[in-house]
Amino acid sequence: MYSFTEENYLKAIYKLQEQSSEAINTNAIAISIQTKAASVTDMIKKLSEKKLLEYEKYKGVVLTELGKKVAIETVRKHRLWETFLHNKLNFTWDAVHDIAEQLEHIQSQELIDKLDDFLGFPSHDPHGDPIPGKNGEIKESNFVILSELMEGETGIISGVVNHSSLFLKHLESNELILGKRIMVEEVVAFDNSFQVKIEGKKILQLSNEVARNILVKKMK
Amino acid sequence: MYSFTEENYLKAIYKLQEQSSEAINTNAIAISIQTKAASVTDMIKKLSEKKLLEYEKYKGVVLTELGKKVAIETVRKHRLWETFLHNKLNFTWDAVHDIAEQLEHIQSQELIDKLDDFLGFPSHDPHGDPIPGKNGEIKESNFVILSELMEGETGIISGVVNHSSLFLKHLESNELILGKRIMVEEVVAFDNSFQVKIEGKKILQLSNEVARNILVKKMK
DNA sequence: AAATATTTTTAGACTAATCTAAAAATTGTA
DNA sequence: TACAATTTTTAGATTAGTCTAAAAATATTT
Repeated sequence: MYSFTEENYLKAIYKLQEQSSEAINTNAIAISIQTKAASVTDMIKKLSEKKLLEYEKYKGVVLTELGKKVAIETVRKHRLWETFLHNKLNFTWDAVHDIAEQLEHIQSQELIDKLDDFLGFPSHDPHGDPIPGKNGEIKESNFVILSELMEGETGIISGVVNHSSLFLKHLESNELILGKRIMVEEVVAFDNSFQVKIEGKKILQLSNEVARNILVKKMK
Repeated sequence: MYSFTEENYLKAIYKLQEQSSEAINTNAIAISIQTKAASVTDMIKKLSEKKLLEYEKYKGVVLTELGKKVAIETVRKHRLWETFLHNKLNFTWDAVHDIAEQLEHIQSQELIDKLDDFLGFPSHDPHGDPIPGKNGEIKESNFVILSELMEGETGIISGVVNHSSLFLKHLESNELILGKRIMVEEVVAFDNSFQVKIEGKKILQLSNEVARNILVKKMK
């Protein structure tokens, strides 16, 4: 229905819209999609003609309901494929993104529905991001960042804020893996770093920077 | 590495080469790939420059070792994805081909290796076609066509000769499904049709046309 | 072997997506 | 408010893949 490129533009604009609430300007799209502003202008004209977004010269763009729907469908596909790669094929946390960028453009509604079923209708992908449902609904997640936990509190590692490959690799090499139970032993007043215990055995020292980028499900 | 289109041309030429032993001519490729002869001429020039095939004007083409390697890798990906779709996602026999046509172009060696592992290193896809190994080796299969069985002989349904959606749907609606045991009760002399018994219960009458297009593994 | 039919190639054009360089509009600042 | 800086758009070119129509080569028939 929509091309590889069109889907990528819509997804990028959708993600920018999630953060800003104002119309998205050309340069922001160009940076996010790693292309030139002139190319973006061309493409948004085309998307505007197809009623996927509203565009006024020099004023930036806003997705229409249709554009948003297509974007959310693409996000849904991306996150389901990431979950497949991680849960079924044992790809590491940091390796799934690039492959899912390709897989998300496969055209088949039936494929996505069956994949969703096969994975057990997961609510979140391996990075802790919510997976939109078949009708585009997105569940609120009750994850908090690790640095919000008090001394003595426990959480289950459920996702990340920073998605960079560097950060994800760092986590994995320290056994900070999805699903692991983590307990805050001490918050060091001096630098706000965290001393934590992972699933009974390992004790680790985490910088505040790291603690601010890990999502946990808080245990009562 | 190679584009979607390049891979499709190489795969098509490879399949034509499997049948003919002579150089493959432009028109045959055009028909197989559903395009025009002029487009084929353009593309084979390009593939020839990239050393993927040998081309002499008006004489047709022959794949080089490199071209053959790329073609076999694409076939391997296609058949592994078909197996995934059928075995894991429960797609019917006739639905897997079109989706695999898209999935076969996803670029990631690691993905294919992990998928192969996940599927248990299958030797054949759901149509009974052999899945090339990681190094391009293709196992001989000892399947025979159903119409070669004598009265009283038994086989396991293992694949098809005709891959058309029409034929595959016909088989499925008659419970002629991969893995089922089939026994020849009678070969009707008049029209060479087959009376068969499927896995203990159903008795079916199969035309010779149908019997010639089902592959079975013969039981001793 | 000449005439005819078929196949293949060339020439030139088209679309989607991209780019660079320059022009136009907007925003920020003195 | 006017000048400078930044952002955005336009104009024109490029690449991959495709097409039609015509020309050239090959194959077939008489």
